Amino acid sequence: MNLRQDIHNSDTPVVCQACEARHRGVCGALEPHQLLTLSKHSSKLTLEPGMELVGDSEKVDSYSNILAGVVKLTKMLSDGRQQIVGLQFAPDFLGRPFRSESSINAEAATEVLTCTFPKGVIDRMIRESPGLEHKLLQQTLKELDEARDWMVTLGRKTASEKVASFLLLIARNIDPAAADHKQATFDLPLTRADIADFLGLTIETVSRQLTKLRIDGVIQIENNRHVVVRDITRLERRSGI
Amino acid sequence: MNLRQDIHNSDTPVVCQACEARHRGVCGALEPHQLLTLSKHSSKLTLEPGMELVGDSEKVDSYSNILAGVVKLTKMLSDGRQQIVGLQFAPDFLGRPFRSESSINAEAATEVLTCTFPKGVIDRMIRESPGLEHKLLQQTLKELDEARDWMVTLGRKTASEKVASFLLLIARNIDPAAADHKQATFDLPLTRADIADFLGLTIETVSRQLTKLRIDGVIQIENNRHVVVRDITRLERRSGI
DNA sequence: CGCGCATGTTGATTTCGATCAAGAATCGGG
DNA sequence: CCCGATTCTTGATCGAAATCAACATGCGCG
Repeated sequence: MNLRQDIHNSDTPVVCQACEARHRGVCGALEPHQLLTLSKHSSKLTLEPGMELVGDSEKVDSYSNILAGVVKLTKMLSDGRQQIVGLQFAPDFLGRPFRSESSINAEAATEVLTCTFPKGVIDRMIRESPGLEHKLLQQTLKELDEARDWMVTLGRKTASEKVASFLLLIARNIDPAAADHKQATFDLPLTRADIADFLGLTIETVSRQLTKLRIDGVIQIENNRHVVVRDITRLERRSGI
Repeated sequence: MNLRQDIHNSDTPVVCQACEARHRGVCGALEPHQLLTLSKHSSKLTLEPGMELVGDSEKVDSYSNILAGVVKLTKMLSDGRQQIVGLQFAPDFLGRPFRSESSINAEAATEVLTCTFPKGVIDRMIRESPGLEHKLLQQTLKELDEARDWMVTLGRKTASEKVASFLLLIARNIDPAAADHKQATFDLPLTRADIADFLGLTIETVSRQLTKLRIDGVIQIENNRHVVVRDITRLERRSGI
């Protein structure tokens, strides 16, 4: 007897069977026949760092699941000052339902792999399946929580606390084992310029604070991008909680 | 013949008939019989400035519609530094679905009037009516957009641009006619200390920037709280768009 | 009405992070 | 492997906002 209904049942389209978005992403809310419809209209894309997924105030006609890599969401002032207002990791859903234009720019920070679908197909499924809308609400609430946490960092933390907070954020997303163990190892998905735009600082200040953390023995840095955190609690103590 | 189905039909509970939340708020998604159930469990509350609606990490067992006044959402670091991460105006919905604890503090900034219901009743209705979940998703997306706009202000604007941006935000929410006309008049719903916590500044800096705007003739201030903006476009030009 | 406390303003000084300015390390491509 | 371009680091100086301090104003209340 088959007590355990396997989530990878035979009705599931082949392209979806091994996909992370089916487990933790929005596709988990879809019926096999909906997945089939969707998979017929979906395409997997690979994007190099710097490539745009959603242009500022462009007409948005597609949604994506992020399958790998890191996407940065940015906003710009008219004189060119820029702020990163969110980072998205696999298996996040990327796109703004119910509105055809976006005031936000989405750009690959690393190499990014996406599963992309036309807006119309998803919008129709949202109307048909409350479960999908529920998943979207949950993801949106999660993003809102993250945005508000980050507002505290932007508004009230010092430069050194900001950099420590950023490293923790990345560690927890890229090396989830970090939460349990005392140490974490990862490649920074952002350049110093991106980190500065995320933290509301300049490149120089980011660099100086990273150097300080290195000299104080809190982190090790190899080849600019590779970071080892020996003792996460030390980093946490510097993040201003 | 009655072509126009009056939204204020006779099935609507008396307490809801004149309520703003039925038009622009979440209650607009409910059927008359649901409104009736809800109204039986709801109570109207008046809160004085400074009173808490949701305590940080307290168990949240109710939701509210804000019927009048301004509510501030705050977060604090362990050493007492505080950041306001959102302002809510009528007819916003206040509460965090799907989670019993909140890491946020909600406090009346002005005198506030709410319509408050037990969490369980709403949670059940969310499961029953996709329309309600849809409204919640829309409000959450709106709050996310606002949070991200504010992140740019916190991270990349100067003190003087921050204060101008704040005045515009208030003008647009308290005196919506402001959008059309060139001028706006309103009472500031926040103290200088609150404004500072919203902008990531100190009280003194907020005060100085307000004085500067006053001396430059962009605004007039009476009794500390009452503000007149003669020419909104001048304020916009100082807000760093 | 005026007393006392909250709240807000203004001034002097300090400090943190920005800006300006060289260099150093790293990476990709022939 | 070396060259040039990018990206990153480090140092010197500057400036905006914080801090420290004193005073002013408005407001509730006896």
